[in-house]
Amino acid sequence: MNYTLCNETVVVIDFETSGMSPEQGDRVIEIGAVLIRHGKVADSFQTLVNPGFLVSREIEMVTGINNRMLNEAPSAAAVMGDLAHFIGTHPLVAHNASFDQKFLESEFALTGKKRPFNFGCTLKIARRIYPDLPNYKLETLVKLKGLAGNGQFHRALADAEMTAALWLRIISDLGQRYGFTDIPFETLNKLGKTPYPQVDQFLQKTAEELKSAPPDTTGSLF
DNA sequence: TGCCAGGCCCTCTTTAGGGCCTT
Repeated sequence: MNYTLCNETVVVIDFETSGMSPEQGDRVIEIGAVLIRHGKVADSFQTLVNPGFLVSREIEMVTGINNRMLNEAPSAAAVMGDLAHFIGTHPLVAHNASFDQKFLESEFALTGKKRPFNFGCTLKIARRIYPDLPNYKLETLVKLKGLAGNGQFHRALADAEMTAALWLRIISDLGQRYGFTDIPFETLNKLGKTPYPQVDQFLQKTAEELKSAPPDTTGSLF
């Protein structure tokens, strides 16, 4: 598989949380993130996070993370600085990114460190370039695309690693399909927002434009 | 007792409703 099409450094992130909504008081209970540089996983970040209250039995069952584990974990305030350092100024990637983005922004806001994040979404892109799959759950995509994994789901680092593998597979497939020699993050971000009937036209046009312009390989949007 | 997410996307749509995806 040709991963060298991805010259831009990105951070793939996944959160396990106490529920679905930070607006309802839910908090992050585990952070997993991997840094992709030159098409390879170059670094990783993982920590449990004590939410300051007992999580439900349902969350314990879904994630395998129990309250005893969380009781011994550091608080969000203690780990968000390390996460910010790991992210740096790189763009972010997640599966169903709106979910992880709202929790990331909420946790940063609670520590008084508001900042914008630029997210790419593997769910949105997969729906556009793999239109005939039965569903677009991360687990389904990993299995149908034959991506490497340890068989574990709903743990933050494992999910981040599989999302990273999916991100790289998407880049590889687009390279083969449209002849990209490099695919900037921003192109993939725009692809995730392109109306379905216009996806093929967008990619063909973008591929032609990139062929006539040298790629920016600075590795960051900022 | 009844409430308990939100954004995206499709369709039997647009003066709406419901499924999907994340935990």
